[in-house]
Amino acid sequence: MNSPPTQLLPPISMFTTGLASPPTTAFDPKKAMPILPKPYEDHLFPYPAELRRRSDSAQDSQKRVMTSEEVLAEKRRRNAGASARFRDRRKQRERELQERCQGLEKRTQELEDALRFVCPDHPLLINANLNSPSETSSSTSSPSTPSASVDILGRINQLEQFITRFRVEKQTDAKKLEELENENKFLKSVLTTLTSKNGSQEQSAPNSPSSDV
DNA sequence: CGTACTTTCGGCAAGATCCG
DNA sequence: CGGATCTTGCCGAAAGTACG
Repeated sequence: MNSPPTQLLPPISMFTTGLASPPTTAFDPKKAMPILPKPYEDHLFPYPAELRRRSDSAQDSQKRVMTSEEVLAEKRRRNAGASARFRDRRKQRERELQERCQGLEKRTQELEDALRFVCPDHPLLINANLNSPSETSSSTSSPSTPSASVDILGRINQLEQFITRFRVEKQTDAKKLEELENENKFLKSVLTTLTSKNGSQEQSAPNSPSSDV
């Protein structure tokens, strides 16, 4: 493009770490940035409106003596700073998204493991196995591989878990059975009482209504 | 080592957005 | 509404890399 030569522009050191001039062979911006923080680095990230307006008023005195070329250069310099801030924010967003993505992948793996433990044949796990290269490789490997022994150990754990679960369910069912037997016993005794009562009442009054519970 | 290609960085310009 | 800043695309320069 028709970019003016950089040497004609005012230095932009107030916005950057000295990258206005082309980097030398020894200069590494990535390493230099933490050492020489940019003036806008405390923003993180929105540029405060107070600072915007403050810079306006701070410049009013200068504007009167600045030539149009200087005003233009100043504008370019500010825009360069804004661009740098924008790129920083974009990089930060990208980093955060990457970290979040990694965290979510880790969490997904944990949940899949948990689900596999409880319900090995869940359809979601089939899809997960298809999507996960490590899972497919372990499932297609021969039984003699280390991953196969890991699978067997996992299956043993699953079976033990089922045994424990069924034991608990068995205890619960036994308890319920006992409660039902008690209730049945009680109802039988009530019925017996009523029956004997009715029997004695029928002898005295055969047409009286009976409670058929 | 020279060359072609890619990547990274930063400035510029134009339009969008914000705010007093 | 006007000015300051943000966002975005484009571009050039420098560094990095692959290859003959």
